[in-house]
Amino acid sequence: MKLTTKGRYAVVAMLFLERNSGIKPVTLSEISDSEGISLSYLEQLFIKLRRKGLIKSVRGPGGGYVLAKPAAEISVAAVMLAAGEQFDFCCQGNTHKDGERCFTHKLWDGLRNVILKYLESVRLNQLNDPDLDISWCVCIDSTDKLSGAIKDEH
Amino acid sequence: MKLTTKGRYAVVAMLFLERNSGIKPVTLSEISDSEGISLSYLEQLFIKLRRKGLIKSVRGPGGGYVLAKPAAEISVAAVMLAAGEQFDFCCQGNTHKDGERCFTHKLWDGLRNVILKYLESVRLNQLNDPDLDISWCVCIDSTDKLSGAIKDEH
DNA sequence: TATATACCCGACCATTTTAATAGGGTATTA
DNA sequence: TAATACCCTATTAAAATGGTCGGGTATATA
Repeated sequence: MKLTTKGRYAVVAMLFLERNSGIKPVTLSEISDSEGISLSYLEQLFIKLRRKGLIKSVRGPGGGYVLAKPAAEISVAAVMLAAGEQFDFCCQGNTHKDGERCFTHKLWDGLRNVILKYLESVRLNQLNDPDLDISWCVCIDSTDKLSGAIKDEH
Repeated sequence: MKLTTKGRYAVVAMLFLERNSGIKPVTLSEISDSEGISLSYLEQLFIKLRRKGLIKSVRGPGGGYVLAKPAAEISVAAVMLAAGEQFDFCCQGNTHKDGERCFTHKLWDGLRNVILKYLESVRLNQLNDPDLDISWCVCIDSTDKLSGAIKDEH
């Protein structure tokens, strides 16, 4: 069970954007230099983030990217899903034998819920605050469903 | 973010072991035939499970494997960790530039906690019960640490 | 004791996935 | 009008995974 760099780079880049949100938009070159992520790779990533409405682009000289909304309104889950990180654990691409029950289906489904709920509860502004403790998990019961935006991705 | 077959096969095989726990031990051939998992691959897997004390082997004709303890005492987390499934999301193999703070470290660490806590809360006997709802997550606060066995794996 | 059954073990290979590159564009503003 | 910066597709190299292969060793029954 591993994270792909897609999701990790997306979070790292978004955090950089927040920390450097000043007068000028942040260019991809700056992020590439600071975080050691390939420029072309960043470009591919930022297209997705922009299309999901998480960032805004400013073209022309002096242009770059800025967050589209306050960091407190952007969850880690939203960033990772926008980047294309997958969270499907059950029966990946495999079909079951005719009508056979999948004993583990509910397990993986529950796992996905738990993960997304946690990532949804953490916002970008929390990560740039070294003193904040985010090692906990919110309570979840079966009636406490995921938010619409995240559920739609499924 | 994906599961490897290691973890999934381990859970599937352990469940099969539980469902077919009768007079005779279960042979790997039976599991291989029923679940469509390569025999050699199962052998490699079961060595690990045995060494972690989750199953017991019976050699000779009529031999096979049985659960080493009641299914209610075996968590999914224990099975997956025994199988070698990894749960490290932070800085995988990458070192940071000198002394630089890792802003996302706590995030991935918290994610790991949440995942393991959930998998630890689900026991094998629950999975073979179709009516049980396991899509919830137990409450976790910072003082509620992981059990020793699982923590040691880290 | 012989032999069938079943577990044990290390090395190896093929496929898939991922991470990253390359290169050619288009829009915008100083 | 030229520099800057974003946009897009196709391709490739490396890593990880999933699985095979062949040769063992232990045990229990006949």
